[in-house]
Amino acid sequence: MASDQTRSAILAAAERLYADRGFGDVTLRDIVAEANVNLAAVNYHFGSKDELIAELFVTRSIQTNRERLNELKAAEEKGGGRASIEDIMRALVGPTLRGCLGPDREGSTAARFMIRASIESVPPIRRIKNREVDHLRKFAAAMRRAMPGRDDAELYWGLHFALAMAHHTIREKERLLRLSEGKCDLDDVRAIIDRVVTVSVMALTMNDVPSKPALRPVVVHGRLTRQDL
Amino acid sequence: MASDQTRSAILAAAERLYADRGFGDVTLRDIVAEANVNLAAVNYHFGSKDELIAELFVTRSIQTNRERLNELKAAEEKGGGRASIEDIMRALVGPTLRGCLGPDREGSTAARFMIRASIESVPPIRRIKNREVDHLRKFAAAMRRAMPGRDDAELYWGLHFALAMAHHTIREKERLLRLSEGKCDLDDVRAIIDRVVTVSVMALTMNDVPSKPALRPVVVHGRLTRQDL
DNA sequence: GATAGTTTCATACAAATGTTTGAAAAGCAA
DNA sequence: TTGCTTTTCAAACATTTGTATGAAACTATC
Repeated sequence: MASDQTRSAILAAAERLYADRGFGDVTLRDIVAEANVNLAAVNYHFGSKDELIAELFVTRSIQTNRERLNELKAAEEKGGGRASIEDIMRALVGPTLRGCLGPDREGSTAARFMIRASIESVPPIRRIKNREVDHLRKFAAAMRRAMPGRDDAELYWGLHFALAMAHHTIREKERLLRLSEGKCDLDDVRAIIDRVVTVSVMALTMNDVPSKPALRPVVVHGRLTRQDL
Repeated sequence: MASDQTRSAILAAAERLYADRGFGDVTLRDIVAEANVNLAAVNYHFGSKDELIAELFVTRSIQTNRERLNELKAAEEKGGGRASIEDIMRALVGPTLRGCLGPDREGSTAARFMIRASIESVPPIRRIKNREVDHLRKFAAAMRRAMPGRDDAELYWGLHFALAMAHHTIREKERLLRLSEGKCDLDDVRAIIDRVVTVSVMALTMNDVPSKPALRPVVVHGRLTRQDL
């Protein structure tokens, strides 16, 4: 069928344009011009502009989520059913960072598209992102198995901070590059993942804190003290 | 002059509407209706819609930045010219978190506006945010004084991660609340600041890493080992 | 090769939106 | 008041945008 051809052309053109110029700047007319198809084709094949954007985003999200879960499963098998907290963190932030960072950024339209999606936050994407919670729960469950007895809130904060560092690095990589005047190497993805994982595990294994009183900093006079888990 | 009155009414109405409904959903006609002024008044007083948004954002940014620098200066005076790394981190993330989180969120239109600005990232605001680097350099300088001899890149990564945790907590507080089923207390701002500062300082004082090889995780088998600075 | 279903196309539609205009109103100094 | 500037106002402008339409072209099945 030639119809699939048109569909694919639209998807590819849209992803490329959105990746390059952002959601706000790209109109349906831009997309159909890039794809060499008729204006009406978008509504015919996707129903609406928002549904086109949604399809682009879910496709890429599913890919990332699958990678994450594969890594998680591999880590669990390696550990005989129970993955280490470090491997779990690595499975959580690795795929995203590997997909969106690195020197070969120019080749990957998908990566640049996901970065845009992370920065601009347009309605159809926001709606989908809300479902991401279910996906994250699987990681929370794995973390609970890896750190039994640990307070649940601590687990969630650790998960949250890990995502914070990963996503913020993707979102603000230009700024960090400029701020550090190139001293932070944003191309060494392996090192960045190690760094994020290390800090995340540290945050998670910090000090065991009694449930009620607020977590108190364990740092005194710029010096670090801690008790093991 | 009644002109200032109109100006202020527009600013107040715009901030309220943007805070409540986001930038994408609010038109100039919505704003002038809320402010009870004429449609043309916006262009007369601000030149354009984008300049109105920009003015809103710079006003609030200046406030936050001033608070940050005040805290930083206080910390430096307290330490006799050299602030501790912990106090620096606190000055960096404290004002933002205090401004945007907490149970009295309903009262503060400004806070909700800044959260929106952090989530939606509209062009006029993006342009301004680029200038934020100069502001952050002051904190980098303070950090360098607090941790002399430390590798610059490590400093920037620490600064970057601190902002990551703070901003991501603001951006995704709804998701974290839902993910943790309320177990993470997003109202206890004091505790959140402590938590972010603690992890930030940990990340900064981690292990001293030789400059060339990539930072290697110091966590082995889910167990934490570290060497002091 | 006729027919039914699918896809493409040019064009039109309709609504929204930021901006401009030119006159009226208000403020203010002489 | 008079004359000037500043501000307000209703209305119109000019685009841009996503979407809908109906006919034409194409495809496949019988």
